[in-house]
Amino acid sequence: MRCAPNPNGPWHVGHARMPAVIGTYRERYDGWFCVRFDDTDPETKRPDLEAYDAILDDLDYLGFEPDATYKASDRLETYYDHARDLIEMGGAYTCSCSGEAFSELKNSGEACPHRDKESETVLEEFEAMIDGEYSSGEMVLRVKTDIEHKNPALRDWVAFRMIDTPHPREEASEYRCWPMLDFQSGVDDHLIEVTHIIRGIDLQDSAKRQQFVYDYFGWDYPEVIHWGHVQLDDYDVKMSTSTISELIENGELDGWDDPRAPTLKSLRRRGIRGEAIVEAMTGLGTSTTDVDLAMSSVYANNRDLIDDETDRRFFVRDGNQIPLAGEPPAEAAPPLHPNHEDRGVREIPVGDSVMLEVADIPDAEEDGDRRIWLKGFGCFRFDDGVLRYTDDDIDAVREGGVDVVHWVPADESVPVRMRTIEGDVRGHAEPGVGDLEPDEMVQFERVGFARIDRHETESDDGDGDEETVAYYAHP
RNA sequence: GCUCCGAUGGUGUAGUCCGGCCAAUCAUAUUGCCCUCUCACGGCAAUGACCUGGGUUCGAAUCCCAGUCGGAGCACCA
Repeated sequence: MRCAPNPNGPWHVGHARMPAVIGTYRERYDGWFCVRFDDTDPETKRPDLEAYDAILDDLDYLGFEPDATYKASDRLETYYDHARDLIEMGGAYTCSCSGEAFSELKNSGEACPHRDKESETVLEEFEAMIDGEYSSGEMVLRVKTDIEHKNPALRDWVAFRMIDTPHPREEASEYRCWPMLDFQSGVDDHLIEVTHIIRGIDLQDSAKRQQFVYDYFGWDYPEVIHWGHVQLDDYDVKMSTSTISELIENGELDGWDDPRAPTLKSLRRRGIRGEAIVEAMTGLGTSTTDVDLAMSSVYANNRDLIDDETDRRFFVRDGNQIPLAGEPPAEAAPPLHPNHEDRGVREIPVGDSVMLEVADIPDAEEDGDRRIWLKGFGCFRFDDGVLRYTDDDIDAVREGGVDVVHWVPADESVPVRMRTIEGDVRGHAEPGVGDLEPDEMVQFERVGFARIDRHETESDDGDGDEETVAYYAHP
């Protein structure tokens, strides 16, 4: 099987579907798959030189290594050779009709005057195309199909055209005569011995077009499956390479790994494993209808993968500082993981005030007993803006009525900027978070999973304040 | 306009080829309960779907026809 990307940028989440499915099939059926960059349009779909490696990198993130990698722009001579053979068989002709003129003839099922040229003439003109003697739009090579075919989309389609703009790859920059996808891909699929093709419904007619070439050469066409488009919920940004690219260009996104971008680089930075994406993608199947991928299913898969090994921490978003009263212990010691006491505890020095999330502060208007349990620490009653230690034991929680909340010490907490799909959230995390290694995953209790990205020193005011940057993964 | 394709709960999917074992599977989501010093993990339960109308048949999610809705192609893009 093959994955045939157009190297015009790093992959968005939807691109993961192809490698996810064919990679999984490869494992299941002891198959083979390659990546073939179909980079045969140096102009309107101009390849981005960095995208080749970016895509292979994304593939690696998903957990796959292709058995082979090709670039169509390395294989022009092969396509030329096959075109020559086709011409000799009378299966193609050079045509200098304008696009509009041909389109009109085609739609009325009429052949153009170039169709009946001698193959010697065609060959000569095609060699001239290869030599770059025409400029863009002057001459094309058409495959002779059936000019009266009931589906107008299949009538005498273009196989090669002239492009004046040089290909960005130096190795291919001298070529001016470029094959169209249907010719290039059709020939390659046979030569590379692809047995099964999966492609989008936008290419539904490709197999039928290419069948004409296969018939001329006497080849058997691979099995084809067409699938619909994938959409993601949860994102404001449209899943389209060009849209994302524009947003990055004009500064609305920080880059391909901005958490607000629906890209693989972004998911990776948020600490979501490639495997979680692959599972969600294979679960979509291969139906021809358009499908909506719920990000929650990616998250559920990821949670399954990381929950057990991810330690717990406290992180208070937009906290309010509240003084403590009474005689609470000087230190709290909640476990790193509730299901793994052997991993030990986090020792959190408390000080004389804490920060709580606004939503967790007991409402003075209500008639409750206004007690809350600071998780891993103890029970307090909220009164007159002060949390007074009650010395109740945990039975107070078990009996009900006392909520357990997360908190951080006001003095020794670590400022955190957490980047999410919806934008940045600021707050404070417990002291130990400042010492975590970048790339480590944490679960901020009652908030969600996040990946520690880096520890920054704010240089603006020069006071050396540290800020930890985390990327939010999911609940 | 011409030509293709498709339609199962909020989402995805199994079942459709070869009609009965389907008052429809599994996952996710949502809700509730249990567990729990997390709104995590785990356990239990509930909610919720065969596009519509005809036809064939003892019997239709499954076969046929029509309609509706949705998608795609008719590029010198991929």
